[in-house]
Amino acid sequence: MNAVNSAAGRAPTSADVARLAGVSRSTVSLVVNDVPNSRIAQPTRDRVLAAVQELGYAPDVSARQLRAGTSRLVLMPLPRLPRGTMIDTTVEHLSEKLSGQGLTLLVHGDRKTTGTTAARMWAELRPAVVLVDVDRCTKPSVALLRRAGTEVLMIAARPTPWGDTLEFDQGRIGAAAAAHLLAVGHRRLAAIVPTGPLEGIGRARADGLANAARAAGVPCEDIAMEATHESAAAAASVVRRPGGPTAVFTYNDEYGALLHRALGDQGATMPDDVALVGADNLPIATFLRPALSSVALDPVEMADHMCTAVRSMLERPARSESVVNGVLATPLLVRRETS
Amino acid sequence: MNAVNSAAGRAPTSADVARLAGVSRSTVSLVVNDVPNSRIAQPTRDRVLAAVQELGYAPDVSARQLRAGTSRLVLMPLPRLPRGTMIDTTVEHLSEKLSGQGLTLLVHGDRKTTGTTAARMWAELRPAVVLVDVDRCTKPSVALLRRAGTEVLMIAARPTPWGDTLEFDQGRIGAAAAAHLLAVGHRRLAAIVPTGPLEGIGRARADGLANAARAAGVPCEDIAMEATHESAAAAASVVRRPGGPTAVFTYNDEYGALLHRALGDQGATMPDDVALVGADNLPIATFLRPALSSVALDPVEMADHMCTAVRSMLERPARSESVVNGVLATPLLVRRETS
DNA sequence: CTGTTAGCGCGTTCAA
DNA sequence: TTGAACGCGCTAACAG
Repeated sequence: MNAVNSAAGRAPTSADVARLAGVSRSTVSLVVNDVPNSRIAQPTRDRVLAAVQELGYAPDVSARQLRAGTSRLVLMPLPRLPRGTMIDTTVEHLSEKLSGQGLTLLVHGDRKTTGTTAARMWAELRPAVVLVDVDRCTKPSVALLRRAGTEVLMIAARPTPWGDTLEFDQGRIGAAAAAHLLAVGHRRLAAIVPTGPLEGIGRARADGLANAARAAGVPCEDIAMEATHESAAAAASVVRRPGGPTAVFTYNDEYGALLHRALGDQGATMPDDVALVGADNLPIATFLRPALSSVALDPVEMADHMCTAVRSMLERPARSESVVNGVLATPLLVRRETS
Repeated sequence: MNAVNSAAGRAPTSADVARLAGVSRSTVSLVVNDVPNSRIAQPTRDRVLAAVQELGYAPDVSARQLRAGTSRLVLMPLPRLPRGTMIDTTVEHLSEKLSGQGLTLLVHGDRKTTGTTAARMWAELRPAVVLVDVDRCTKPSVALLRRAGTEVLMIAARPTPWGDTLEFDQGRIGAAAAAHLLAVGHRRLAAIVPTGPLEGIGRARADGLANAARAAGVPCEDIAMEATHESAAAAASVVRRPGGPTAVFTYNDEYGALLHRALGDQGATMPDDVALVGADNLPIATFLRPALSSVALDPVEMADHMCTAVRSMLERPARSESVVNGVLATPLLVRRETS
């Protein structure tokens, strides 16, 4: 007897359950799935369920999927750029909501592959829906998945005409910061733009700020910054120069923390000398003093919108012309002490 | 023609490819899988591959799995407690390493379910391996999975006799902090223990510190603290009292940041008045000044050990007595300026 | 009213 | 290079 290594075996099948319960495989299926209008006597039902318990039977999704021609899987490849704790929070909420629809959320660990190679990789699993950043998709790759019966829901800065999208423009984060800063009376703004791999997102956020500023007739400048104290000190000097901005949007809370520190070192008080607004609402924002205002995205709201979109995609008639075009989330300004 | 909504269709099957290439399904299989010793003429091979391309054919893992009786999936349920960005990076590295073994890493979004309910949920997917925290497993649940042909690799504080484990005792983090602090000459230590859901992990880490201190004949106290400035100030006062500790292990870098701030406010200099060591090596540690020393776990090392363990589990003979008992990672002290 | 038989879906593999 | 059979669960048609 080996309690440890019994993994040799095949999993128990419905045939095993049937044998143990003394019924046919069909009966097992009817009982296990609680099929309506299937008239199975209670005693029989009980025998089957007992056998299920005893064997630890769990129907093989592969076989079920093969037969059904459709799966209840939602596949979510990791975003190409790390999004911090998003996998932790959004995934948790989304998973919960989807399971209410009988759907299972699986996160695919691969973060690099894109285009049709990625599409093939995902298609192999025959998920009902792939929920993925637009930057890993191409028109042909989406077509490939859709031909395979897999719906594709893309997170994109703007709606694509060739697919379903959940819109999220990073610029809206900058815009939210701008709206707040303008409302509080600031008339000279600046945006920190990180260097390195984050520059793309950073620029998008900064552009959102700049556009809102322009619309209000307020000047706005970009300030490049690395994630170091030295670079933060340099950025702080730029901010503090005569005629510099009275409020700075810092890309996110980490860059905000660095600039916060550098400004403090240079004797600036916040928000009186300079106002600061970060983004992503990281824990660090609350640890600073004065605490950093931040533009937040609510993971619960994101999960909600994702779930709704997935649902309407699965419910719409096949080959219908309709396209899902929702919004992923509305940025929310969490005002703390630096603004 | 509807370029948008073609998701109606079944995915192209090997039969479709066969038809298009004018060969049999067997041939398609042989070509697609590049089966050794199968002598398929080059022109035939080319026709098949062309058809594969044209149709965007990707073999259905369900069907393959059903036939093979075994899958190449590694399923990793999210840990019950949020682990911040650690997951994000570990998953990325692990995924990459596993794909080198022809394995696919899938993260299961459910974070709540435990015991046999969870086991059933995971078993449905018939993964080759489930890689999961021990706190979601029970002996029967593991048995259930193993009977279903799924290996279970648990992350646990200590090896379990009834399963394969990758050992990671949170106490080792505290121990690493202690080793460092003792080596630098400190003779009165303290550990911050967070309140709330993190208390369990916090106490484990603190105990690691305490044990190491005891072994060195050095006194060590626990200081409870919430994640607020007020609580941090109170903790700082406790630290600064006459005869208080000369070095504090702060549970993690966020609590470290709070205490760092509070100590600074009270005029303490680090590391001269008090030394501080955090943990998890979060970005925030480098943003503080003086920068916070931290006990780090290398996500690459963790991924390595996970991958090795998975491999040896899959390679060992079925029903062998051997048990995998590796170590998840060795804590590494990153010395910065506070110690 | 209660349960069963038969055949399907898709990729793989072995004998032919 | 191929035909046929298999693995597992589902369901329509059918029998007791």
